[in-house]
Amino acid sequence: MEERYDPRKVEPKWQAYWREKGTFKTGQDTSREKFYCLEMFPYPSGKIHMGHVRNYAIGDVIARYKKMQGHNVLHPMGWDAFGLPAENAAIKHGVHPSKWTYENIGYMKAQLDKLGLSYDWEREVTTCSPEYYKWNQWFFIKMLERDLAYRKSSYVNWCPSCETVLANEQVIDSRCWRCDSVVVQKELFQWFLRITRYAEELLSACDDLSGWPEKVVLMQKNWIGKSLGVEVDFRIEGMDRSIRIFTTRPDTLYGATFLCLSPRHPFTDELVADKEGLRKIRARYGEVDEKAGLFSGNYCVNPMNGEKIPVYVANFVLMEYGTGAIMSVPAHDQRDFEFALKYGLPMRMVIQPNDTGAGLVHARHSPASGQPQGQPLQEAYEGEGVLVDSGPFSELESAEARDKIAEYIEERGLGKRVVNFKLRDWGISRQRYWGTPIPVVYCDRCGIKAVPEEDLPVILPEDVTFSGKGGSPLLESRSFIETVCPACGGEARRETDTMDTFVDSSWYFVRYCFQKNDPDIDSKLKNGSRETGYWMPVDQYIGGVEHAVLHLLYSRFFTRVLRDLGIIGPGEPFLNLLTQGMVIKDGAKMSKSKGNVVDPDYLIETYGSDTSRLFSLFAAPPERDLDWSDKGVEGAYRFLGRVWSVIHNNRDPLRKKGASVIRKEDLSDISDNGRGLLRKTHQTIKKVTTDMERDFHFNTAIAALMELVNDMTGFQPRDERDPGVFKFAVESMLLLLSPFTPHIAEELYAVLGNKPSISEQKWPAWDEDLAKEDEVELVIQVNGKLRGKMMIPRGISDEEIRNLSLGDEKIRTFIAQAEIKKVIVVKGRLVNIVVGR
RNA sequence: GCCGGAGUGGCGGAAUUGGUAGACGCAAGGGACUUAAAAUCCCUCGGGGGCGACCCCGUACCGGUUCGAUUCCGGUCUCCGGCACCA
Repeated sequence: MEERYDPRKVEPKWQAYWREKGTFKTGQDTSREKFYCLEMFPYPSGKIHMGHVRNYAIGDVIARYKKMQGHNVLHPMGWDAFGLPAENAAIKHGVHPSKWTYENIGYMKAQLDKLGLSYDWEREVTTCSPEYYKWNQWFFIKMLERDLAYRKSSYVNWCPSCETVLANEQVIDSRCWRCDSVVVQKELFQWFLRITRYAEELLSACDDLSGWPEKVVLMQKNWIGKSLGVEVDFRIEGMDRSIRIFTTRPDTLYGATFLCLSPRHPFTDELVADKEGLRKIRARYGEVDEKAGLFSGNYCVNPMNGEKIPVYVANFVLMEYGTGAIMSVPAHDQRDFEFALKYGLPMRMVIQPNDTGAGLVHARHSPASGQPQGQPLQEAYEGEGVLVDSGPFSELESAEARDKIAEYIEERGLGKRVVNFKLRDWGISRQRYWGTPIPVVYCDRCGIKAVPEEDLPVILPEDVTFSGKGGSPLLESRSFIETVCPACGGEARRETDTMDTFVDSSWYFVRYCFQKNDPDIDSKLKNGSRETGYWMPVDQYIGGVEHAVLHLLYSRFFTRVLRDLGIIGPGEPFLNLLTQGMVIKDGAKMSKSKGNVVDPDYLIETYGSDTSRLFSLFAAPPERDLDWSDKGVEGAYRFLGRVWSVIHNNRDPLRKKGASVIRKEDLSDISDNGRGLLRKTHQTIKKVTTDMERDFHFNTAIAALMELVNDMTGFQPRDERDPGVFKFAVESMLLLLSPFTPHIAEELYAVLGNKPSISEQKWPAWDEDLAKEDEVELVIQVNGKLRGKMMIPRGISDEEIRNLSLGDEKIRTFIAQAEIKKVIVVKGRLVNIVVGR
């Protein structure tokens, strides 16, 4: 007789309803406060995985919750559709990347729909479509005009067998991830975006990212890596030129005993006679295991003390940071120390620790000879202290000396103060096919020319062959390469490199502000528009922490460029960021290679998407890793089954027309029974609402709903008002549950005789008085230990609490024959009687 | 090495401002219903002691502050994440 919960019947029905009614279509509506809720879009790899389910369930709860709270919610979805896997599939299975990608999109879109996600698909973005990537090209040209895009020669990871550049992530133990060949460093011309122009702003604006996890902000700060220092010129002996070094420790200048050049420093060819030695040291550039050096045969003069010091070429000195040359102070820098030890170079102590570390005091070195007196150093002293053997700066505190010496250097024209960042310009050239063509042409007469705006997009040709030999198929496509120069009209060649796919994802959230087929997109996107003005920035962004620097930093950069182009207002794209944890099973991240994946299709088939969503939201708070448990999924399913039956078992009384709202004035004639459930209901509304507001603590919100349902199952109507209370409890519960498990909520809401849709209802409100307990449990402690409990009426005075607890029989046995020193009362909750013996 | 974060039952996790440690769920054990099983429902469930009312111990470890510490402070250990020759 009783109808059983069957998600396979319920879920498709409501998915169709939402689709047909356009429940989640979004428009501009200035009467409501906007809320832009965004989850990181997926790469269409073929199928969604549990990480997606979790990510999108979290986003969907937020979007639905905000909608019920009266916000005008933008909740879009799209596809990060360019990238290497499509090209690999083409090589392996002979299917065109485009076909492969669009088929995957079709399948995954159906999967997302089966999860009941509240997306407005009319704003869908697919980055591999010309309508989308033409904007990558347009932005690129604008950046070229502003000198934010430029071409330079640089070293890249190169796989000689695949004939392609590899990202750092694709180099595993110095080998190609695909063919296992040893990766070499190759110098290539590459296109770069000048993100470093925004380094200072990207860093200082970090302090305004109060809606981001601190951890992510910190990672961004470290990645940008600002440091203040001084550049100093060291004249090369016997030559009319200088080597410019960078240091953050000008206070140690007197301790410099040699100088090191990067193997890639432009002076090395000229300074080093030993070409074979130079070749060897260059091959060891960037090697982490061991420091290696080569004496250049030349000397420099320390501008501070006129001392002659040898110049080395050292493999650990990076050309990409500072000036590519350093002064070496082995006594105060551990790397220099190790190098000096290996090559027998002198060390000189010029900073004395303030708190006289005993061993260090003896490690004085004579400035004249550079020879040690006393014990040899065990390690470099990198801390602060007092300067010694530093000419006129001796006896200064190191912090002060940094300033004074920097000033001295600037006054004498020996160098200048500079700011350095670790952040490098973003190399976007990829020698690959499946990406946005970089819109430039090469003309023998006119040089490098941007493709004119009106000729965009430069379409990625589809008629290419995938040999699998490596190298971009575009190199073989004459119809693509051969073009005319926009300046002189003569023969010219197209750039065959494509853009890093991170370009695609750096601004996709701006595109969502418009309808997919907006006819005026051209003028709107170029000139700024009502749409971007209304929707930007994203109010809540949700995704994996693995993008803490790359994607999130690139997006912050791009948004600022777009701001400076007048396209959007604010420079910060994401107001609030939620980084969800990984999905773990059997102690490891779910992955095919580990064989511990759970297939969302199977899960939805077996338990339904409501159960899948519920479990992934209940098992852990969103930002933490989620331990997958098949048994736990069954528990979630059982809970929904209980929700189903508590309503179906009381179907007739629940459908009866009648007031389900109990006002404070009605409380006098309500039974204890009804009062209890009413109170619990208001408490649950409060708890769920505050948990949502408190960093989206869905797990405890769901736990509260479970408690309410437990109370409802045991509820027996005894008097006239009880059915109304029960109905109120049921309705509130469904409303609160609907963002988590929307299908069953819709279905049961309709069973109660309501018109759909529950997702268009208002979020319930609680009444603080109705939520309050009449009686509270008083905890009685003696000397901080729990010794008794008693029920007391709400609102009782501290004095009464004191008397009640002192009078309690059990408590008296604990305080007998003891002196009461103090009684501490925590308002209405706890009393602690402090006694001496 | 540097910078973060975390350590709570058999397990996932609660405890909102320093105030009852273990909500909710899973697993386990017992019971009801059933010819039986599944499903469902009910009870027990940190450790130790006691016939019992109850008592002692317990939030990684050591110490401190406090009437009272999972929470604050100092130190130690372990695990996880990020960066890593950045001069």
